[in-house]
Amino acid sequence: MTAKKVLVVDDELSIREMLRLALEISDFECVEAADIHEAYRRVTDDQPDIVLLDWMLPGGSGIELLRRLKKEEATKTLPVIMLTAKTHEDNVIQGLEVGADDYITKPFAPKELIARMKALLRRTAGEKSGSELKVGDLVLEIDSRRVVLEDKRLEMGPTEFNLLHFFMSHPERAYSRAQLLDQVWGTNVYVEERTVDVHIRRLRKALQARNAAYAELIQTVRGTGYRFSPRDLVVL
Amino acid sequence: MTAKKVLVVDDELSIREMLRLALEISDFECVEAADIHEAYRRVTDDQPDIVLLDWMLPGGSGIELLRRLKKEEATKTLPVIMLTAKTHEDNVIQGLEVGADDYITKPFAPKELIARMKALLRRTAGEKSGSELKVGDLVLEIDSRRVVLEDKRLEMGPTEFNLLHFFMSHPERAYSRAQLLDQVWGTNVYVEERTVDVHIRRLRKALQARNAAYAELIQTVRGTGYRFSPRDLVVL
DNA sequence: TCGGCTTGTCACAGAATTGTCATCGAACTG
DNA sequence: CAGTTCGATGACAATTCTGTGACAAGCCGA
Repeated sequence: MTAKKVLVVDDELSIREMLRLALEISDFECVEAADIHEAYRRVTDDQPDIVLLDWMLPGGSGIELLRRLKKEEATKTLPVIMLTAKTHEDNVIQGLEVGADDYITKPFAPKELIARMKALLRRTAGEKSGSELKVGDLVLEIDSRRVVLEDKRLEMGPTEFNLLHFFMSHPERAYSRAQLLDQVWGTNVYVEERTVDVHIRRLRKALQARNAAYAELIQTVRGTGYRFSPRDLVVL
Repeated sequence: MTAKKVLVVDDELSIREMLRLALEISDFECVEAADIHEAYRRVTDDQPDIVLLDWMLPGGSGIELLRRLKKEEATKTLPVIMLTAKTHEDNVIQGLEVGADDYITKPFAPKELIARMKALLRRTAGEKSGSELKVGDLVLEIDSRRVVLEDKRLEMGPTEFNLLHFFMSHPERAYSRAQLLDQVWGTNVYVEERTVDVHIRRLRKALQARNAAYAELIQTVRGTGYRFSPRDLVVL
């Protein structure tokens, strides 16, 4: 496996140096940023595999960056470990609710940090998105956010795209409306569960553009939710 | 969405009670075990969604259980949070390396624990292994909530599915109607016991789709209740 | 600021599921 | 064998769940 790239976001030079040392010993590649804006740029430029994010940063709290990362589609799944000197657990909770994947309070043992990073990377292994998802004649172009069915482009809203994206990454599996809201809309947004139904309908409608049979890709699992099932599709 | 089931493994009664309270407030269903063996049994019987595992346990260290869980295919992806009074970080590291998904040291704030649990469940949502239960030609696809018998899909309602799910996880054992109501319908719902009969009938009917003999998978235990007994099935 | 697109919610109609009953037959008791 | 108890079954009405069209509010680029 190639070395994982770590983005360290902290304004204290001494901490960054300590981390760099620890990370390099453990075979991680290390990229650093001292403030929010630099951090954001590095995320897009360097495409790290994991982010270590300090709570206190010049130019805005680290949690703002976290919120931003978790909001955008491209960075939503990027693992983030928050670092902080504050021990008040409300911070921890807030961080975790916004979407931090782990939380460590300073001072911490470098070995523990490394262990947590490895645990986190192990969990998220094998998830990164290729640039295209294909199921039969249905192609999801992730980067350009386009959907092509039988060589013809399908029109659909952003939410429908995200929904289809999620479904195509997890086929043949039933999801509850709550799970879909979590996965597609993101956590801590309050939306009615029935809203999912409506978007399912919109997605089905979009899929029907070529052939009504394609609507059956999205199946209703009564009492549970919905399922994307290419297996059942009999295309002509 | 149905409540997530949490298995709490700790030998201290006071801790278990504290956790039970905290968990139920946060809408988790709570199952408890005081030692390794009970814990292991509960993992297979109750199929929790997440495990809170104390480090120190009678009958063997919690890490043994962790190792065992992470070794077996069926439980490999079950999220585990280790709890411990020991602060020595080597424990943390050892725990994380064996495969714990998170680690919290006592004393901890219940809110933080809950937040970590939610973060963990969010990460692992929709990823647990494509588990299925097989009994001869009868396959229960748990993730997709489908039932396949002799390669043909069976149609049945949600309750029948849950019932069959429970039966297939606990074969060759007789359950009273009250027990079935508890396990399948969930506690604190008041339903007539006779209702179970009706659903048993519906399930049998569904199983007959291919061959009448399959109805005998569900046996009546007069005076007691019902039993799922693949052992007695003579398929042609 | 003005349209066009998206979104989240509702209300209503149509389906599917569920819990109960009444009845019938089988099994058990003595 | 008659009397009881217990389970199977079909029917049914209430309840729950989904599909769908409509709509107002929000967002964004022009």
